[in-house]
Amino acid sequence: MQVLSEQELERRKDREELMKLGINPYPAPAFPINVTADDIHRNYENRKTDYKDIKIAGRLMSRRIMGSASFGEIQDASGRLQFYIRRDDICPGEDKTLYNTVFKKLLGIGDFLGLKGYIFTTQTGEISLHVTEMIVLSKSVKPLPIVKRDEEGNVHDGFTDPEMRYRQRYVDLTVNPEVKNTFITRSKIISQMRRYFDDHGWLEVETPILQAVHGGAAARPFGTHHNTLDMPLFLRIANELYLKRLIVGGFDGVYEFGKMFRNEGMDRTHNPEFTSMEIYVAYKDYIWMMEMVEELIEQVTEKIHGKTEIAVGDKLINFAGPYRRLTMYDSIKEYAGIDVSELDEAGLRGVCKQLAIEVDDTMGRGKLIDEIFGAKVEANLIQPTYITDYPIEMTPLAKKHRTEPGLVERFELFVNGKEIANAYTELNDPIDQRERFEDQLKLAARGDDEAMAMDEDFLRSLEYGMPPTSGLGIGIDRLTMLLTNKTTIQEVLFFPQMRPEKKQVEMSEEEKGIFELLKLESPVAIGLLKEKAGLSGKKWDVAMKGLTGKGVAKVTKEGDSITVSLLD
RNA sequence: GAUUCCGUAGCUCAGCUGGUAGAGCAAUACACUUUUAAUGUAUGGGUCCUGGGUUCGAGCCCCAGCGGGAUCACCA
Repeated sequence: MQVLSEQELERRKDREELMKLGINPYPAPAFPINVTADDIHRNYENRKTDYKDIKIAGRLMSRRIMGSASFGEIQDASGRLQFYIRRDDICPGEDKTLYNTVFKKLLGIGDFLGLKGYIFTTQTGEISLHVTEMIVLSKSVKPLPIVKRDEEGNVHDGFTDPEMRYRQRYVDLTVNPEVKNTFITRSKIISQMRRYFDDHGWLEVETPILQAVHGGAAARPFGTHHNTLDMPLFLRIANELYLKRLIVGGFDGVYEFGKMFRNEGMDRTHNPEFTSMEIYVAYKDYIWMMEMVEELIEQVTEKIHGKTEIAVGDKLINFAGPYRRLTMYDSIKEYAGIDVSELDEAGLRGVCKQLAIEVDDTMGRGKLIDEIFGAKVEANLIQPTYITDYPIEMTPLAKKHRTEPGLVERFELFVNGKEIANAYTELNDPIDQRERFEDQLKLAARGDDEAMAMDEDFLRSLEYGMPPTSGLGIGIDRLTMLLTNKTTIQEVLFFPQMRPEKKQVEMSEEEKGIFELLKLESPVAIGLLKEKAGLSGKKWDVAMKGLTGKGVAKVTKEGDSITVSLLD
């Protein structure tokens, strides 16, 4: 069914030709390398004698052929290296096939090669590999987009279409080296965080992704079904309630990096699956947690960038702690000029109307305050800022504030106008927790589809007793966006969710009929096939032209016999 | 979900007022032993996203659909 371009056919032919010459384009033996491109560029000048006998492997990314000598570039995981290859070096005898035929004609950009030789500096000063031996490691049969860079670093013919970059991330990573760096940074962020937590003696754990009750957050879940148990299961929208069970069980500190799944909208800051890091530490409160987060983020930023002040878009953001702390009410007072602390639900509705904020009847007091905050405050929080002390109605898992009635001990960390972390002094009174869940059920009854579900087993665990605990969640994708200066979540996910690529090749009824017949027998004599198909002459003709045109079937004429065969 | 822009060769993109589809790179062939966005000459390569419509004639105009981008809304 695959319709191949001229260039793809050409490369398949080259693959065959290599085999005919006795060269396996996909050899089994390992090709042990002893150096990387980056190593050579960094160290050759100082330790020239170490680079007399090197082996390097990677993709052929450019070629400049000039008669019996050529230049090219090979790209390994660390970068690119120019090589110089001369006919009489790799073909010392009479037979010049390896250079004239294999290198010049049968290889192409994108092929993997193993090269042996020594490093030298060209007349123009470029550190290069003088090739003495060349081995084909893997033939590429699909042409790679060629991205060129000139001396000023300008990119020509860039591979920039976001759709193709995300759908074919492997190509993106191959031809756009800076993309690789984003993901290396992402990995470093996670490993630095992990190191920080491990150094404090906290335990990395794994909790269920398939959950019978999707608790711990307010979001629509993905549902699935377990056959043996014959029961519905949900992909987790949060892991909070399981991590707390582990604190109940006696661990002092537990953390988990993991995927969460929310069946909601997709845009530049939301993907259906995303990565969060949640940590719970016993005998701590949210004040302690704020200090911990400051230290954590400051250290991670320092390790990644070597400094704490970094550019995000057109802004400079300083991740060195301590961060500004502002209560939810004070922030609304500051940015909207309104004191909402004493207002009841009706009063808040009045404020929303005055500020032209859309609300609906399902919204309770907490939700209304959150709407005002979202509309008036959030975007102003550029430098790292803690917003603290949220209304109790919007936070059913956090402990009541130690001094302020109606509030809970919660903070969220905002940077560049976006929330990147959320933390509580955790609610550990089982009676209070049950009442909060019941309030959520009432909100659900009002039509709030984000209200949290009751989790009886979690309540039972609290009844046994949970020590005072502080918990934190950090959105790893959003933190990575900040630290890599990317504006969309797709840029920090290897494989962001996309719509299905394209519909199957559509066939008419007649074409389908012939296709089914061909699946039973192929190749088949054309007369027999036509008879079996039972179509009128015109319909037969149109259907056959359609099938051959789509590359589904092929008509072959040998002497007097004409046969039809199915193509892959 | 709304608005708006886009979909043309393997890649990046032109395409006039509606009149037989173009360039650069890549590919193929030839030349060339230190080039580097190598160069020179020649050649091949197209479902102009899909389906309708208007028209003597549609890549271009109209309608519908598919896919994507941006902005906004929603999503703690």
